[in-house]
Amino acid sequence: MIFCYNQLEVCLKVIGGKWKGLILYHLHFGPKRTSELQKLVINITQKMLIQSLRELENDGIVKRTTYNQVPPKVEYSLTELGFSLHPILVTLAEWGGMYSDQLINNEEESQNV
Amino acid sequence: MIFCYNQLEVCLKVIGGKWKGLILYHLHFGPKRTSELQKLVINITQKMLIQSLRELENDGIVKRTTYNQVPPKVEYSLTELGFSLHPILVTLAEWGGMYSDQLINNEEESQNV
DNA sequence: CCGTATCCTAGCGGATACTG
DNA sequence: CAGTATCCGCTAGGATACGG
Repeated sequence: MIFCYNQLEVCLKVIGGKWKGLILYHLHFGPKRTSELQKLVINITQKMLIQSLRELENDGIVKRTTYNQVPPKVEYSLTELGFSLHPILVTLAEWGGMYSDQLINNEEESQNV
Repeated sequence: MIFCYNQLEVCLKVIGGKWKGLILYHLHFGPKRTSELQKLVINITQKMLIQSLRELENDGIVKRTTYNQVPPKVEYSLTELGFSLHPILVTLAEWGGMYSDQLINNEEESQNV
């Protein structure tokens, strides 16, 4: 059953961290090259981008495809497992949005009082 | 709009970390005293328990009730916002379980090949 | 029983410079 | 263009001891 040991932790390990969610979000719309991702994921450094992608690759969430050509070209895409993560990410983001809204409302209330 | 800026990060900030999910899980079944929680959440240190509870309290997820008596008694319970988190945690844990199963199957496959 | 303070460590996340 | 190496600060998480 659910919550035996710590499946929650397993999931958080995979999608946790500062950038992975964002990367997965962008990959959901199709394969992306490294440089494309770096433009899409605002403010990410190359190190964190590559590092995150490596971890996601090892976890079986993204797939890395190399084209042997000059200049080099590499594309990242979601695996089936990666796509299965999308609804979860959306749910999390929705809650985050709802939560942020609530904070704002509460502030307004306390100002009115 | 979903995924504007980083609502995902907001959510992960609240439920992320090693213990918060577990704590919230146990609180879902009703208010708990500090010492009860420490027994339920296996291996958590007192520091991390209190620290996690404080953060959840500041985020409006749990409510802390003190009873003025000797010996002191404190109870923690979920707020409405806290309860709204439960389906999300379940989804995350389900995915974690599915993911773990998949890992096992893949290992078996690669052994058969 | 409940909570705080202190000290310590590993790793995340980041800036920068460098290879092929 | 893609990726690696190095150096560094910060903080999450943990062990332990103490106070009300």
